[in-house]
Amino acid sequence: MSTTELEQLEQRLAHCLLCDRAPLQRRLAGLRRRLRGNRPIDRGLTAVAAEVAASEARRAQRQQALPMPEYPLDLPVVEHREAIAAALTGHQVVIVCGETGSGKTTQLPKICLELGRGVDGLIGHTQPRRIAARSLAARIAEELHTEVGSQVGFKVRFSDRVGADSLIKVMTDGILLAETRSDPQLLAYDTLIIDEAHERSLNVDFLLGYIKRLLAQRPELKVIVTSATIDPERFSRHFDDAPIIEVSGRTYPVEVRYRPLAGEDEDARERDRGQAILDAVDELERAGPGDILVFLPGERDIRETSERLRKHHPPHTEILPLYGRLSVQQQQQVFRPHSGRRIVLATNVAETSLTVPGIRYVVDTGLARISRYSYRTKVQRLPVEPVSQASANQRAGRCGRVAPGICIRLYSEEDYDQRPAFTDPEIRRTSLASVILQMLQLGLGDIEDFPFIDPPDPRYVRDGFRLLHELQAIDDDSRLTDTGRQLARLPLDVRLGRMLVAAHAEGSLDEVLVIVSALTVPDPRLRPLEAQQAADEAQAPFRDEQSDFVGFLRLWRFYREQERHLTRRKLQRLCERHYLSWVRLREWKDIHGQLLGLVRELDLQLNSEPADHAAIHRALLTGLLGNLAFKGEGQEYTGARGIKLHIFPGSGLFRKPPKWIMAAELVETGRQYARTVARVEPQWAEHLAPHLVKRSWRDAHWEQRRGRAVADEQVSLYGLVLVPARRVDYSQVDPVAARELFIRGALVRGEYRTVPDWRFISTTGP
DNA sequence: GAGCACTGC
Repeated sequence: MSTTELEQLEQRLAHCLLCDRAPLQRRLAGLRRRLRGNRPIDRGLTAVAAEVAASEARRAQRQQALPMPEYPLDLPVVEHREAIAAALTGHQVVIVCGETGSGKTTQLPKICLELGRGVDGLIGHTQPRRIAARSLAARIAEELHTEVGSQVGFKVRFSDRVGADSLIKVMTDGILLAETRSDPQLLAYDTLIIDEAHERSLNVDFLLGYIKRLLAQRPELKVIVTSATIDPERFSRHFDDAPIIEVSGRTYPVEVRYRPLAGEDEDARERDRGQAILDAVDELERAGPGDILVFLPGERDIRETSERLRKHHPPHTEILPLYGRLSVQQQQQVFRPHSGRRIVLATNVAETSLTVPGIRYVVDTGLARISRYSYRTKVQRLPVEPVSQASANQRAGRCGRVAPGICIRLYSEEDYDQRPAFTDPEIRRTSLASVILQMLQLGLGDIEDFPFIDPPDPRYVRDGFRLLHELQAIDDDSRLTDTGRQLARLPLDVRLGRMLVAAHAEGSLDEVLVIVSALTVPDPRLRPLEAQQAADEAQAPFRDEQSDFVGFLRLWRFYREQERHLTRRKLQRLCERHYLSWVRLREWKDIHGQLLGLVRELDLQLNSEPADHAAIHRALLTGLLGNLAFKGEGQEYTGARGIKLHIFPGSGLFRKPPKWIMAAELVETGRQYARTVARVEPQWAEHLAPHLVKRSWRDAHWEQRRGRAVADEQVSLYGLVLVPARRVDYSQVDPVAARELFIRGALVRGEYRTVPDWRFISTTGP
């Protein structure tokens, strides 16, 4: 009789929420075993039956609450509604591609609802950026006539507004990736929409590989991958020829004009570029009214161009710079209404994260600074490179959103044709240590076998393992250590995570937590072009001549102290006076709060007594062993593997450079710079890196006076000599050779006076 | 003597 009841309950699992099915199934299997062993199961059966009923009820409630979405008729995606619905019914994965303005982002989750998705589990919808996730949730909620937090929720770092009744959950792709740790089969979801996959961030690439493996285990899971119109076939192939549905964008034609620079060589073209921008702007002004967006590679180019344009143009033309390091208020200027013509000079921010409204014309230099990690020198480089065709097209598309546009490219059509079709995905240009660590933690097997869309370069993989070994996150056999498992739980760069673990041991976690948080946010100290000196003076109290890290501590104490007794308005004004970004300071505090919670979970202890310079910096150095450097003649430092470095001019140590430094970051821009640095003692590195230092000995001889064999020991780390020559007991190093010295030196020549330490002449060694 | 852009339990 109980057998039938068990069977009935098992059948009812199909009406439960996805996330409840597996655990309930396991409990039913346990009951079945008890039954076979003739043990009573009545109480267990009653409890499981209640939970099955509760889960069924929750699912039924979701089913009932399913809204009937309405669609705005003027969006292109709506015309394809039925095609998308049919593809999704027939296939596990569907690729939807279309430009911004097609409405795919807002309408896809509604189409999923209409198909009855979102009942068994959530419809998870990922975005690359936090702001996008928040505002998308707000828009979908509005279109479904509901509030954020009820049927539509979102989750980003620091805010989780997903409710028990939520059917749609918008989140950053990083959040979904993080959830694989606690929910490896992603059973909270019955549908996943991976949006903006063409951006090919590390998160998206990792997720698409993970999902590919998940599909077989989750046959009822549906996945939509969305992309701009570039290369949807690539995603389709990755998912075994998933159908592609193209949704046209609501955009206007853009006329592309090629105006290549005249110069013969790079220098001449460089000189010509400034003039070419002015010429292009003139040409566009003749074309008619409307705002102009100019894409430039960096801040300095924006400044130079801005000056030239100001001299060149009548006063009714407004010139606005736009780049990532500007304060939020300065960035908001582009959304301020205006009369007359506006020329926006922008970096790549305007290509992806920020949409400048009302642009009719684009001038594209065809250049961008691209971040590339050098696995050879371990330095992050920011070279100016020609952008890909996809990127150039994205830039051109920025002027066809309100009316037909014109895009002037300051390079030739042949140049364009020869460029790579796509920007290298992040996985091909970044340090892979974090990804490898996550893969080891999740037990995903060999990285070579993981179904990445683009497999990472084996040299980068080796370098990632090497860094994890440097940090003692893996042992000599590449197996995860306890430290590695702790690092995998910290939402931090592995080097920074390692500092926290070390700070626990050094008794400096209180201070290091503040420093590590500071290193994860953009520098809150602003330095506007027009007020560089004023900013430097206002921030002088936060400088420390020994350590930029201590500089962060000073700023932190100042801010936290002021925060206690100032109103928000006054605090913001104080920030302005000191050229500090209030937004970034708050982000720093938020991160600090989050990490504080995590270190407690990891049982890392905060020190109650203030830590000294050594305790703080030894902890930091544990994460930065590869970023140690030694000063030679002049201002030049030699770092690991012989690389040449200079202290970044913004550092507090710039004027009085010490012999030994460590750097939080090595970046190659104009030069190879060590950024955020501190004075260190080389002996610290010797003690912190027993697994890395190399020792060599010379001049081994019998020392008559002390009655023992000695030698000069040299200790080095990555080719940097930490200890040039230290007299050591040679029997500890090479007992056999030491014994020879003893025999030749002491016995044969009769120099043996004191009682020998018999270990010297033992043949088995120490 | 000075920096492209994002993001996480």
